Amino acid sequence: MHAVSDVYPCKSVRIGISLSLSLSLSLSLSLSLSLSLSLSLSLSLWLMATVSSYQPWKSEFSKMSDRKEPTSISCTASLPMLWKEYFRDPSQWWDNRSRKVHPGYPDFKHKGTKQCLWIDNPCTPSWVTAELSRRSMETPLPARPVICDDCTAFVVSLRACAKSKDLRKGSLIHEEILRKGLVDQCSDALITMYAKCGALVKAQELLDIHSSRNAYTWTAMITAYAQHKQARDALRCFEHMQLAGLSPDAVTFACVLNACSSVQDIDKGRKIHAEIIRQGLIGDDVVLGNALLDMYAKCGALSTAQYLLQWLPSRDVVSWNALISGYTLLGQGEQALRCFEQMQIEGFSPTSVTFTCILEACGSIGALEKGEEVFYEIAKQELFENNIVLGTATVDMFAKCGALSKAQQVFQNLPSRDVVSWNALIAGYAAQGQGNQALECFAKMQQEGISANEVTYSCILDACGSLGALDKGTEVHHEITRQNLLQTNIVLSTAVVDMYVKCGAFQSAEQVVEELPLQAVAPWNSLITGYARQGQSDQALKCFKLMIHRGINPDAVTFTGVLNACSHLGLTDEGLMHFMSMKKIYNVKPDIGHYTCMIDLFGRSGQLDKAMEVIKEMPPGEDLAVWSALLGACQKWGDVNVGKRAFEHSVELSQNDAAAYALMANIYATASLYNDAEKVEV
DNA sequence: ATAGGGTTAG
Repeated sequence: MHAVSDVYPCKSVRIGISLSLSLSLSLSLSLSLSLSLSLSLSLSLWLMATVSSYQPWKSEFSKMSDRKEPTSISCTASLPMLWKEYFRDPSQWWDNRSRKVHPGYPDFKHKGTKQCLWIDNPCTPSWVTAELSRRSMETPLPARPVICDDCTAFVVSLRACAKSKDLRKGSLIHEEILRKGLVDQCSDALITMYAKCGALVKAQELLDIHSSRNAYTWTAMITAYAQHKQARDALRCFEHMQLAGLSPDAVTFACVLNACSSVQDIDKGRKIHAEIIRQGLIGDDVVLGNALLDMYAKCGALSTAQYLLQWLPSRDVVSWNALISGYTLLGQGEQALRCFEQMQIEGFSPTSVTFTCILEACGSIGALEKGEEVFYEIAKQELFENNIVLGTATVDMFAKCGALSKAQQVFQNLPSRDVVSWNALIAGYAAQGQGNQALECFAKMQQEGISANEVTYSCILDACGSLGALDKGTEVHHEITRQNLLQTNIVLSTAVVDMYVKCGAFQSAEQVVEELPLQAVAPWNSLITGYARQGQSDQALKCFKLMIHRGINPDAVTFTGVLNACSHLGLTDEGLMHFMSMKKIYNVKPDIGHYTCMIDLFGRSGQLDKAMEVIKEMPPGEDLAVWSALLGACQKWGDVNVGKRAFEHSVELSQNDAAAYALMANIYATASLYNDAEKVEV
């Protein structure tokens, strides 16, 4: 209710004012707050009608001031207020006089509310005229005499190209503009067109040459960078904009916040937040508030996001969606579901976006029942029509919950499918170990003429690996190479290596790793742990040395493989050396798995006292498994002394560890210490 | 032609 009856009509009213200049701010605000829904709506509709027929450059002002109702009221009521606001703090207003190419173009525009002022407005009261004259502003600067029709036509066409993302046509217009020598007048429209069509280099080039003085143009550039996953460039562009002396407004800030979330730069985001508060922009802009909330949510600061949701002056369903998506992104599906309930209690109806997020949340925590419930609701509201994203999210939810027949069923009933929908299904089959089903889907997808992408290949390689389908896997690898996909995609590269490893084709795996254009640890890990798993420990260590030689930094996974290999080969000293270097040289924090490896390593050679030294360094907490492993080793070697201490630690950490009691009793018994054994068993 | 540039999702 809140969103529909309050926020949006209010927004329409505001737009109406800035365009028509004909209603008073105070009047319209109080109207939108106090009137009923239908009245606000009809008011804004009326305003829109007025706006569309209103053409200030045809000197409509005189006609309007002659009218009786309701414009005559607002004309006298609103202007003085706006001028008062302008005189109070001119820095809150854009001064557009130097860019004025037409009398209809406003002389001043408020940075936050977008309200406009014309110096030569006939309704302007005399005290304002006096004040203007005192400030030597009694006449507007002469409009730039370039009211050239060519220019106008070009700008209009460029805008159309921008809207339809027609880069080809836009470039042709650019050529035409160059021929006529009108680039200077059209540069802003050109930059915006290139930016919107994704021709970022071209847009930036023109921006550099023409050093635009237009904040809208800069914002278009920033947005284009952010939308093309070049958030760093977006932020850099924002810096340049400020260095050029242009002030960002609410829209600019919203775009920049978007860029901050892409690069997870919460500090930058906080600074922007402070600036937004300083400029008082939050109050009347839901979108800006939502962008802010989304930034905190995407950067993982969910408590701040939650707090914002509570205190934002205006919020809508998008605010809730941003919060829910944040929880989902962080894997906190339960929290996401809780928000979903809460938003409905507060009277917001979920949208397709809400449902999409919630489905993902259900999939991530395996909440099949809730997911199914949401699915029926979506079907009931007929939201699956023309919404591939929502359909795919449903398939994905069922697949992630392991309900593959259900996933298949939904998939078949989708009104349309794309590569992502297919991927959801294929990934589901691959993850459940149903490799043949995955391959079957892959074939069907190609029959339907839909080309695979990196994600598809990655899933299919996974399926090939689990099936040991070397031929199919090799075929896919060659296709990937043909498409040059290994140049940029580490995940895919690792999938290729992993496929060869799982098929036991280690030579091919090694060859791929050696020839990869990207330096990354993951493909090497796949190879090393693969060798270690296969018992080919010497090969694992050989690869590790090669990798270090290539200057690639090992991570926690690498060392798990390496320590396992050392353990199997009985290389106690080398294992200890790697264990030390992982902390000291490579700054990798050992986890439980590494400690267990070390126990295993020393345990095999009977050096249980050394094993204990290693464990003692462990940070206290989750170390029960490690003490149990040590106790097991003690049983094997009949080491009563170390065993006793391992037993004490095990018991201390877990009061009822039956296995530990049994092991200890066994150790005593083996050492013929039957009295002690009996005591333990009691 | 007198605005233009913005938030949430597989």
